[in-house]
Amino acid sequence: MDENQALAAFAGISNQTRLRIVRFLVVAGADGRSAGAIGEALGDTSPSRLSFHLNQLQQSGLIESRREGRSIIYSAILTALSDLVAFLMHDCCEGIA
Amino acid sequence: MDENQALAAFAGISNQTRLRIVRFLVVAGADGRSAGAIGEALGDTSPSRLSFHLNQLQQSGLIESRREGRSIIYSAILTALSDLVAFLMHDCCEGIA
DNA sequence: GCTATATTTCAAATGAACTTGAACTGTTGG
DNA sequence: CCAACAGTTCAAGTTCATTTGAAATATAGC
Repeated sequence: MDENQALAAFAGISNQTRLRIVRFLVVAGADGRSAGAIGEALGDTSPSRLSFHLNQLQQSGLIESRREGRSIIYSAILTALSDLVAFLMHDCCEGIA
Repeated sequence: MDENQALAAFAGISNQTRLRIVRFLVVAGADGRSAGAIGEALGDTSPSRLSFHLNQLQQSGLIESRREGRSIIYSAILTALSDLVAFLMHDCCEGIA
């Protein structure tokens, strides 16, 4: 993970809605959850707003999607998250933290 | 570390200039470095621009400052960084990553 | 006190991110 | 084929972040 990927990932989870999406998808596991299910879990959000944030997270490399019938299923990319933890520990914090 | 603190910290390091400042200060250690030294290390930055980012990082709880003569010395708050790593691993990623 | 150094603060301008609502695309079942 | 459902896309507006340059503050040494 290089600096740019780390910056994109940090920008991804520096927004409340997006951080909550990521947490929800991590809990959901490999099966993932449909956009609709994510919206329901988060509560107060419109379809287009949700779609915007899902797209942001996908751009930043933290989640991925697949179509399943009428739904689009999103899931967390766990390796990206573990790479981010590793970056924060080694490259950023010199293994001190 | 609660969600808001994590969000502030992620926003702090989601900017290239600020991520580099944090990395530089972590390497610098407990002694810290003056604003001037930080500006020199980063290269292309104006005093006011640097001051803006240093202030952002301070607001987000990742660095602290003290005056020493004419200089202001900044240093990384290592516990904040380790708390952030812990947040990413436990609260966000369920210890999976 | 005066001048130079180190840094911050402020206001204005720019640019990026986010929200909103309407229109659009793809998929299913009748 | 058509209606309903699940999501996305687009354009417009709003809000928030960042840069810029000038002016202000604090300290040190003469």
